[in-house]
Amino acid sequence: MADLRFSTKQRILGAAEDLFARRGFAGASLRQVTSAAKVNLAAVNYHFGSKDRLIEEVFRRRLDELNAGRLKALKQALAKPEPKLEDVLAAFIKPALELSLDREGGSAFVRVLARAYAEHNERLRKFLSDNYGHVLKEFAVAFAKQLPQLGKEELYWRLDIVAGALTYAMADFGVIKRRSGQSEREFRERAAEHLIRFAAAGLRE
Amino acid sequence: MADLRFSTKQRILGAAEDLFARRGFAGASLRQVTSAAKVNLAAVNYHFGSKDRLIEEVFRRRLDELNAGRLKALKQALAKPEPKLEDVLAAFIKPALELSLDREGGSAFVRVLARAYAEHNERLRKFLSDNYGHVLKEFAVAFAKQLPQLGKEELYWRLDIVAGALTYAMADFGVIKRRSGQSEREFRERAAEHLIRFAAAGLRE
DNA sequence: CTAGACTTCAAACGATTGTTTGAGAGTTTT
DNA sequence: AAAACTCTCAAACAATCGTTTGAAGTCTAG
Repeated sequence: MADLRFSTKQRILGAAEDLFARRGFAGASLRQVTSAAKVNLAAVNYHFGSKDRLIEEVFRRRLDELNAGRLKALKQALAKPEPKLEDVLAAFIKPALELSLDREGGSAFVRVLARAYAEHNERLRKFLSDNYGHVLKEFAVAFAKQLPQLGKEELYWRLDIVAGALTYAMADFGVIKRRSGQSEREFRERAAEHLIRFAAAGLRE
Repeated sequence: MADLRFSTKQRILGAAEDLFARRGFAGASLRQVTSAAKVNLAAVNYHFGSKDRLIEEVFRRRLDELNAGRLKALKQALAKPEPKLEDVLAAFIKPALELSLDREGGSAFVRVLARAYAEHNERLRKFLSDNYGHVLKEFAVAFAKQLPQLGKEELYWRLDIVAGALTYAMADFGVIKRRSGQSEREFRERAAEHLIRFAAAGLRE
């Protein structure tokens, strides 16, 4: 950790991501973060303004890419002649699963995401909904088309639960080591299959 | 909150449960807890010794009953002529779901549980494994019998993921309001069915 | 080379944290 | 009625929290 080739800002983000994953947002202090990042304590407030804004930047750094990947995958899935529920789910899951299996901080971030879900933090929820709400909305539309038997309200809370359960599951995937003799690619593909089947069962009537 | 008919100890436990659910273990201070419970600040250390031990008692109060219910349900399920995977899952899920739909603090506790899963807290994990590990072990044996195609290692991490995802999902159920015209009992039964199908998909090969 | 902007630094700010103290009230036991 | 025990209380403890300050350092543009 705290690779000195990176800039102060990046080192702070990396250390914060790791510590937020391990101890939570309230549980990880700025002194622990700056110490792990090998930067001065005041650097956080200089570069980010406050701890809350640092938290937001930790999310933004990964979510911009993650949600772009999800939208691209969704577009491709919907371009198929007869897209299935499983295709929409794959578009949602695979980019996140890739992140969770990344060794360069991505796996820590997925655990941060899981925490955010569990936290139900008002300020954070608003930030996420403001910045990435449109992605969830596009997915919701696609899901609604696949699950016409569900009412709007019912669909929404089911998606919320499924997204939460998936996030939690993926947070754990980063920790799990694959079976020996199984390639990283194989492992990822099979994990994605499981999660998709898992989620489909939760969504279908 | 803080019903003065209850003892100091019970009021502290109730307030702590609620605040831990809403702000996390690190996020909720003892002053917030004692203030909500309408007791003196020093009462926590007098009755529980420390904040960590208070956290443990919050768990113990609910988990003793929850896990006893799970064990009893498991025994009944295994007494059937040909128990299925779904029966074992039901024994695990239904007592917890009942707790999550309870209005008297039970729903707050399930959210506390979800936090504990997301936290990955070492001290807490040890406490839970020390006190309730035997319950999970009995379920693991039952699951292993239902899923002989899975290796021991693979079964274990799958159970971990499924338990986590279920815990998260149930934490959300406490918040969801049932459809109008649907009785509490109906709602619970259908929710349990969904979760069981959901979990079965994650476990089966 | 120097002026000015950007970044880092040690030190301190007031507020809040978990915990301890010792006095006092209330209850039970002797 | 005295002694012993249980519980509550306000006050204080050192430690740590997020944040701010102003000086020192580093870099770049003129």
